[in-house]
Amino acid sequence: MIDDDLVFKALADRTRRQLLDRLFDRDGRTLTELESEFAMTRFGVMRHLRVLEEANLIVTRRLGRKKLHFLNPIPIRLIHDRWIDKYRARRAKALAELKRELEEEAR
Amino acid sequence: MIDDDLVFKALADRTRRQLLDRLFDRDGRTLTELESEFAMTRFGVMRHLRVLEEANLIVTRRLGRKKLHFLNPIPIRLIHDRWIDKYRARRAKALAELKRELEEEAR
DNA sequence: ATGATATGTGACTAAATCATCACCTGTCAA
DNA sequence: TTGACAGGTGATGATTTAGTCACATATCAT
Repeated sequence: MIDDDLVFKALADRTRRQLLDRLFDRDGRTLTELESEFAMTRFGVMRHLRVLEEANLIVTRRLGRKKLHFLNPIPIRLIHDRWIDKYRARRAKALAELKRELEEEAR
Repeated sequence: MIDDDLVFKALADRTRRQLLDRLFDRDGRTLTELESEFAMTRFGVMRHLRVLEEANLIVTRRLGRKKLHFLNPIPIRLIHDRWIDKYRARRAKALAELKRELEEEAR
């Protein structure tokens, strides 16, 4: 079950978005591995991971004393579908790509 | 310019998401029109609209003493692109559709 | 077995956020 | 021109949230 409020509240924090970035880059990381990349205590990172898990943005699997974290793309897709219909999708995609190109050019 | 933090903070509030829903349903509404659909004071709704506008999730156009509000799909598209690559997009889309079908069936 | 490793919990403080209020400015229609 | 309408501002109180801490449990390697 996907709860709107949990998903969006989870995404509202910068640290949690960065955690998703890390997992997008490579899945299956442990808490300790993730924690080492942040200037925050382990407890802070753990709390954030828990919020992400409760929002179903990540799923976990235990492996011995380790806990592996994986990105779940479904809630993100649902956000997209909520406010972008088929017509808009094409236009939004084209504009987003244009935006990226312009920003690359500006460097 | 699109600021991550503004976008996600804007989306974190349920009222603001409902405002986007209204505009997704039909663009070009005025403040007064939107306000009448919420159990909140006009000031509250106005404040939320302002947050959405600052996050670039809506764009506005003045027409006399009226201010028309339009949905901007680009930030939503960028959220999608941030955590869903081409491979995942197909899978996430299929799963999201499956999820919707199952929920319809459950009725 | 035992020390090191990996993850987990409840309580506390500081900071951010929501909703409301009284009051203000600009535009329209007759 | 005048009254009604549409939108706008800054300050305030109540609620929520982020980050930290001391302390706890479970698993591994030797």
